[in-house]
Amino acid sequence: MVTQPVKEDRRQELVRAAYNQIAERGFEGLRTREVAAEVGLNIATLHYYFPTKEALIRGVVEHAMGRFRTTLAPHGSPADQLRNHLRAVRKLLREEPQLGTVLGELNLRSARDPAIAGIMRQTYDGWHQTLRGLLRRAVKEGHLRPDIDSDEVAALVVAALTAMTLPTLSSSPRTDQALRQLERWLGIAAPRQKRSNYPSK
Amino acid sequence: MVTQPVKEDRRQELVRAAYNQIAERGFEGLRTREVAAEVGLNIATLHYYFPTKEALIRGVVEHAMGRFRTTLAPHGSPADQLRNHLRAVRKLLREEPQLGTVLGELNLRSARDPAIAGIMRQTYDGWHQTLRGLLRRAVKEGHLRPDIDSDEVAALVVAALTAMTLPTLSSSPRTDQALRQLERWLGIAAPRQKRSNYPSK
Amino acid sequence: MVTQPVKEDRRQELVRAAYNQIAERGFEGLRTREVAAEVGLNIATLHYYFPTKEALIRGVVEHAMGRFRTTLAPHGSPADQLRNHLRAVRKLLREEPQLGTVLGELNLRSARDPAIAGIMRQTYDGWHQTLRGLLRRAVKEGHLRPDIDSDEVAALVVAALTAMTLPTLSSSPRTDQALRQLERWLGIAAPRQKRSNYPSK
Amino acid sequence: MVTQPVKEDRRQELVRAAYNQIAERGFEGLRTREVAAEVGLNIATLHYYFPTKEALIRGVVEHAMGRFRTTLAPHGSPADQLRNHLRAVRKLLREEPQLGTVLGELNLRSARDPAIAGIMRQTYDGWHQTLRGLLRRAVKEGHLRPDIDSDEVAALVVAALTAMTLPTLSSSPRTDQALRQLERWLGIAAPRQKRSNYPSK
DNA sequence: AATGAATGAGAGTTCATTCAT
DNA sequence: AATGAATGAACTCTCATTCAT
Repeated sequence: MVTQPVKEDRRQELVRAAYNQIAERGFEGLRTREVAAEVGLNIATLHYYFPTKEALIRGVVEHAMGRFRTTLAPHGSPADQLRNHLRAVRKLLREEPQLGTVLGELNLRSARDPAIAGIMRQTYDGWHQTLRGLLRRAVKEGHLRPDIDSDEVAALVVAALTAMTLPTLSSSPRTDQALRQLERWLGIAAPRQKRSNYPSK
Repeated sequence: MVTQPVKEDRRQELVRAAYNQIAERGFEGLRTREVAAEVGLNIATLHYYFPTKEALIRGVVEHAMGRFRTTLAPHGSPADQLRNHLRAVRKLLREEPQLGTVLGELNLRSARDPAIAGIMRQTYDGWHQTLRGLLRRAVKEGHLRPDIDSDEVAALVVAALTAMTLPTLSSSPRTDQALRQLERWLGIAAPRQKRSNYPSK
Repeated sequence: MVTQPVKEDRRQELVRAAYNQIAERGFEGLRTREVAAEVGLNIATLHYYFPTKEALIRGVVEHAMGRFRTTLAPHGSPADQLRNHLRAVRKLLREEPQLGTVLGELNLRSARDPAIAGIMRQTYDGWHQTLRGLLRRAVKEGHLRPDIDSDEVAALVVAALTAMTLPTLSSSPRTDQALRQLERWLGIAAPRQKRSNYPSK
Repeated sequence: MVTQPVKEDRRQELVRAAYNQIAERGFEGLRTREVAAEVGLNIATLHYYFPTKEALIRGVVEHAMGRFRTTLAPHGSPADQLRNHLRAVRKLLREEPQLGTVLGELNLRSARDPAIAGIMRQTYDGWHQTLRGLLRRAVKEGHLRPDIDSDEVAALVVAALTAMTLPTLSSSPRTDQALRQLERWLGIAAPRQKRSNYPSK
């Protein structure tokens, strides 16, 4: 009853250390020895908790997707939820920049690793569907322009948020601009200065 | 007249082989021996052309950015150019899926490699500015809604197209959906189904 | 009580194996794989004890200088000590011919490797000073001719003994002759043949 | 009639370049490519003149021994010749420090390379015999103390001069001291200041 | 007489993994 | 639950040598 949690802690420590390593050096630079050292353990001990490097990576995948899912907890009206979601994602990525990198790495790795691909597709699918649902309800409740194809817009939102993940884009101020434009089009932008709401064509 | 091209050919062959390897296995799985073998050369010969692995990678970066730049060649009205550009990018990524992967890999690597970061930022900056210019002119010529902030929209386009790069997104039909939505918002969507509702120039 | 020595043993084994390799094939022919094999270890294990080849070499330098220092342990009158020292060196080099070669190799390498140069200069300086001290005291006690410049003679002794190190000289009987002549000039020669013409103390 | 000398020139250039390389980096660091480059030639061309690296090294051995032999050209009385010889060697080694290093390297290499060993032994034998001859005649003519064993003294001179070769010793002022002491013992020291000639025992 | 291109054989080093303790 | 020691396999890079031109 005490050992189990302790063991879980060690595992979590290792996963988190690996997560940080991937963020810092990519999969290319992920070294089990480094991970173990960061936790203050011998490599042999790492292998006690995770039989192979791959097992450790799977742990990281789940950890990363978990971090990400937190932004989807919904409260308020659909339009509010949408706005809040976009904000939550931006905030999360700003406050924990490693997450973006790791997500990018996982994204690329999923092309070669079906296990990762599965987990990620699942998460992205869930995300897409949640967004689509929000959009539909927002339209139905009159908070959003009716000419919107909720499926396509959901896809666009996912794409835009995902792109924020990549270093070249995320390090420039443009990503924020892109999201602002998106919000404006959707009509959920928080009123800034005197910039008018969109006048539909 | 023959010698120069021959040498250039070998170098190009090696770069292309490396490019393919990166697309297939990522930087993580890039092996100089494999690259050389794919061209039918000994590793020592690879090192004859590229003193180090890094030098080879720099060759790949330039090659990849070069492929990418081809989509920016402009003809016609700004609106046409925009439409054509989006299409060209989609087509390129569809026909040469490796490019997306390599771009993604480079993107991530640029976080750790200033040399790559420099080249990529330059390319992306150029891209962004070209788009912004097109948008501005399209607005001025009345082909686009005037309420558009060309800077923000350019950023959104770049983000959306870039996201297409990532396996998880690019392998789903959603990316196309996202771009379609974008075109529709911009008012440059090509006729869908019954050549319906967009005002062609 | 057992673990520490065991580790030290492995390191020592590796150093000694490297020492032998250098004696046999010179730095030119020193191969870490060979060294490891001679101890019955995998190369990776060698790198477990010595991170780099250079680290191993530093180990060899210290080992060699250590062997050499043993000849400087002094007992008896200064004249006796001098005589014994010359003899000890000759004996050591005769019984462990590798030492001469390794010393020669280190000597040459010290021209390119400041770390080695430092260690060797230190040892040689100590040697020179010890000899000078012995000579001075021997003169003062009347065992040696008073017209001797102890500094210069010490230098000559060091030079002569060092030259014994080099294969071309050490393999001929001349080196012994040279030292005998030196002893005779100093007046510390041991009785040759019919216990003849030197004035014992 | 023109080609031969030209060819000889190229060969000499290569030998001299190799000689310098050995002096700078030792056999350990001798690279044929570097040698060729220093002469402004392609490696393939080096192999046109010297089929193998070993052949080039043999060229260096002969070159080095040649440089060395120049000090043995004798004029004047035996005592003068001796004095001049010692001086010539010191001067040569001071003015062309590479020679010492190369000699040292060759000395060590001769332990593993019979071909080199042969050439060197020959040269050293000649040297020893020349010195012995000079010493004998000097004694006979009354210029040297009669209690000298010319064989042993010759050996000592050779040893002392050879030791000058080694970096650790040659870089200190002691080597000169050693030779001065030797000259004083022999009684061929040039009168310096008011230092008396040796008072024989 | 000279070279560009190519290579086989290795060099030192790295790393995930194993195992006795 | 933890570790020191050990390893196989692989990696990038080097170098003397060859050969067609």
